[in-house]
Amino acid sequence: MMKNNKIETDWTQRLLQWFDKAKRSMPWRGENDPYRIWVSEVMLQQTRVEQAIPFYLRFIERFPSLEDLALSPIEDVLNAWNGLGYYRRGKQLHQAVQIIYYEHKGVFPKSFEDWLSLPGIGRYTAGALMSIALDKPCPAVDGNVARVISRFKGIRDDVTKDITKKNIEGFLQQYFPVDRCGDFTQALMELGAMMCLSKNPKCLLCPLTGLCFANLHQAQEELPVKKKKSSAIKEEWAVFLIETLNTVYLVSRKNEALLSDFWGLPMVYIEKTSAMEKAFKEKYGQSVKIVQKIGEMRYVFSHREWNMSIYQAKLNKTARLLKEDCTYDDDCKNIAKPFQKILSEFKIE
DNA sequence: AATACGGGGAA
DNA sequence: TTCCCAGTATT
Repeated sequence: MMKNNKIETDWTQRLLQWFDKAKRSMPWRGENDPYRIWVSEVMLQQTRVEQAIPFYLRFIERFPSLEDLALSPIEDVLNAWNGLGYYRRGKQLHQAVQIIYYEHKGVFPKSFEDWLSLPGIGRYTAGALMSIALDKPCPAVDGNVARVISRFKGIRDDVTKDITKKNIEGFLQQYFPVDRCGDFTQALMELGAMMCLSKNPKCLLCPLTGLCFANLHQAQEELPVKKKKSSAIKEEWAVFLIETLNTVYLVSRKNEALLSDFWGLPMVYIEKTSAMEKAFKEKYGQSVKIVQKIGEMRYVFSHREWNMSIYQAKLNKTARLLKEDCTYDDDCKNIAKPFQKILSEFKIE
């Protein structure tokens, strides 16, 4: 008899045929080295393809192999990551690569669970590496895939919830084409990026048109259901521009959660002048004298907004820079974006 | 189950 | 402005 899943497997064939024809060219497509696929997947976490490409190219040029990355200092890795955001990704990629290199003799994990146990690798990335790098039938549910499948199947559960994503994994698991696992995963994501857009999806051009619940029920705009994120919290900062011998005083953000391990300008919460000078002393162990306010700068993160007042200030004459501090011409030029913006705005090169 | 964690592009 | 992007770790 005709298998009753003819219609159901048909959608995967349509999807793959569309993918063969429409897929975009990307630097990591066609790569065999799991390390390079890995780098691309980590960079692409919460990051658009176009944004990641230049970083990927520079990163691979600088760290062509897993061994190159494992043997490099973390400062170099963060320097290559600077500007891409979510810097924990770079740090944890470096850690995980060192685990593979030093503890597993350079042998990549072979199972989903083994990938998952590495720092910086969650269910999505583990699935992506299993399917794309190792061609195993293992689902990888990112934002694209969640949107595509919630529309295709008419799933009205909140796709930001873990349980919903696991349900989608379970759904996909039964449709993996055994010989094209990596393409199947990539095709789902490509469809989400090219056709099944969040807003104004191109249903008329979609290879799944006619098979898709949302398309049949005109429910594209209602799906997927996701709870909205809380908005950014505003913070008022005083940022200090302290010139010493034509350079600028910088501090390490080693113990900060945000922009951790980068260098930045010293900063304290806005208060009265005397209170800020005191706060500076508490925080940095240096006596400072505020000269004048010289400008303002706004910097917006996804979860936080910095309103920065820029103060020209002078260190106490007898003060010596602590060893972990530095000036702009020292060897610590891995300066975080917001401070680069200030330094460039105020013409300090 | 929430929240922290970056930056950029699109409407 | 708001949303969202080839998410993960922590609380």
